Amino acid sequence: MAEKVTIADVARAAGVSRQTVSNTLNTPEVVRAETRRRVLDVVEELGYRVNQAARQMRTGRSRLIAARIDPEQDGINGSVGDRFLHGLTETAAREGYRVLLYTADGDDAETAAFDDLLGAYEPDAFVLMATHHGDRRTSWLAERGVPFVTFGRAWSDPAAPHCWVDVDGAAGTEAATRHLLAQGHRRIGFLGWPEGSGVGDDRREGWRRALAEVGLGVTGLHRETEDDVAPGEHAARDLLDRDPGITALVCASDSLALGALHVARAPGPAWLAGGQSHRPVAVVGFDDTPVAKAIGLTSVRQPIAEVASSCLRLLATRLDGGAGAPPEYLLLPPSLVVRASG
Amino acid sequence: MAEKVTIADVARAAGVSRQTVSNTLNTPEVVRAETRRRVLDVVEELGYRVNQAARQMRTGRSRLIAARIDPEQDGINGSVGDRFLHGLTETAAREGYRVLLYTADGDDAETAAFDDLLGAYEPDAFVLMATHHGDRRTSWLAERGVPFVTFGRAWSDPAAPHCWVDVDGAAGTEAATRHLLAQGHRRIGFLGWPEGSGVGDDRREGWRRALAEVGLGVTGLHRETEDDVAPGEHAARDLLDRDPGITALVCASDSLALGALHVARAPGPAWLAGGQSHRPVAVVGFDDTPVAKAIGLTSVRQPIAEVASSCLRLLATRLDGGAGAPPEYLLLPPSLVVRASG
DNA sequence: ATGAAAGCGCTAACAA
DNA sequence: TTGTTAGCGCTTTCAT
Repeated sequence: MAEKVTIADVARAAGVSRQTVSNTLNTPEVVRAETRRRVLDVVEELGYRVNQAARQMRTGRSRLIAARIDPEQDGINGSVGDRFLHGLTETAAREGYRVLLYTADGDDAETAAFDDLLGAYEPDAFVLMATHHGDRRTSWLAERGVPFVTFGRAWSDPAAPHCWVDVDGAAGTEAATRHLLAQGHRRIGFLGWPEGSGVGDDRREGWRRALAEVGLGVTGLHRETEDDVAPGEHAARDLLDRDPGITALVCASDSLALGALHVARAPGPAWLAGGQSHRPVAVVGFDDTPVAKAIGLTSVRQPIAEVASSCLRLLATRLDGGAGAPPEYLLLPPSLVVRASG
Repeated sequence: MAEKVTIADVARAAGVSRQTVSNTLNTPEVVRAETRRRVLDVVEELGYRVNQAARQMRTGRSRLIAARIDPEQDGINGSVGDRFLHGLTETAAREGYRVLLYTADGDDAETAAFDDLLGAYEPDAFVLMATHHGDRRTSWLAERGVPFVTFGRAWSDPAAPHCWVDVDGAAGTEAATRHLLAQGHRRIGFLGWPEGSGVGDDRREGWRRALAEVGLGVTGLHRETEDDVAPGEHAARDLLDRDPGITALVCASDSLALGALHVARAPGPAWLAGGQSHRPVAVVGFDDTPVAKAIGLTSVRQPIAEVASSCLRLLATRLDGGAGAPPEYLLLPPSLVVRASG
């Protein structure tokens, strides 16, 4: 075990008091330049590092940010959460914070985890993902005055008391739809999730908007289903059977898009040809997951790394000084990654 | 902010000393049953939780386990690391630990991160992934007596002083090869990484062994290249061009396998058909990533969740009491997930 | 079986 | 500008 260097060791070696060492580190401007230099030299020489636990006891700040790591997903959609965590950890380190992980299944389990964590490790803040209508987690934290940001807007509250960062999903599906329109497609369907999910409704809206802009309606052109490959395939088949005129499909996720690809065939190289013959239907997914890249699926890409760094920056600002700052809301634009499928 | 409940509050409400509360929580057997009950009731009622920072100052134990989260990968191979982290976090919580994240690029950056972390947050242990020959991280930790486990065996040291958990990669490729042999394939190639990587050599060895068992040699049947899709495609094309008799390919990763699929075509449904005609070559990958599932690639699956829980259990045992226990080495068997590609 | 005292390493408040 | 004092919440002695 590495021998422990305390502030007292530094003070002794530098010939100053412990307080002066502390000041040098935390309020350098209050220490004479010469003294500061001497102290910093000793700090360097001895490899001193402030002990977080001790500092935390005095200041009440742990410099820990808690984030949930999702239970293993289908691996397609899960990748967004993982990329987000990567980004958070990197930005956090730069801002002098560390990310503490926890797991929870459902809102209530998650608020229980908040309670545990706050009682024991006292993270300075939480970062939440996948906000939804009537999110009990945000109200729990807000009621207790615990700082937090969310990746995902406050769906039920346009003037939320907390910061959020989100990606403009509607803009994404709108861009995808326009891209298809520009290619000459006129009957463009949509595969999404059942109404009521903020994210899903938002993505459907972008598609609808793009069609409306060129005077096209949406009746009979969309299907809603569970977010997985098999349901996606089923829904796509149903939609295409009912309306053989459809030549392109915008999907709310890569999972659904992958399912759709099983019944559709994009122009150019044949991607997923089942045993039977297929229609040349273009497909666009959402999230630009590794699977999309692997199979050549055109997909809407969310700037996850930026979302993560924005979340942390908003948090850090408020944590380090600007406690009373009004909440900020950030809506970042996605981009369309065009591949062979559409 | 939640009002803080301290051990003193509990002591007062239960009519005992703070010490008795502490004993009730840490050494229950030393407290009279009746007293214990009373204290626990109050703990429950007040929602008391021991403050980690304070406890850490006394005991020197943080109940924090540090693990690295990889910078964003190609998304194919990265998924193993993410699944591992999921598993760690879940098991850790069950054992009363939390996972603290850090990032680092390269061995030296990682040992620097160790130093930082140990000085500041004092994690009780580290969990390392992707060990390799001459791993500077393990020697750094070992020299300083910091507890750690690795996912990945100690390639350079059969009698390593630390615990490790690994998956028997050779057994995986051997099973894959046997599976292909059982299907009637006789000329089975291998796509792997340049010699010298423990993991890669191990996987190649399993393939070689399976062929040797049935009296087949390996000359001219393998190619080594960088672990990515394009190099995999290139190597596969080269291999198949040189030896048109090859009917199946075992690959050291799903990335390579995906590349191979671009030039091969599995029996059954056609998966990835380029513009040109293709040979019906079976392909098996390694890691069973989401991409493998999505495209119907047969792949060797590592029991990542078990690896993670084993790592943590070994650590927890040594941390909570059995400090002097001799190191344990665990080699877990992988399994073959058969899909359409082979 | 229970309680009192001490101190882990740090920094806010105050004194010099 | 620098040093002294006190105490954050807990657990390890040691005394009762």
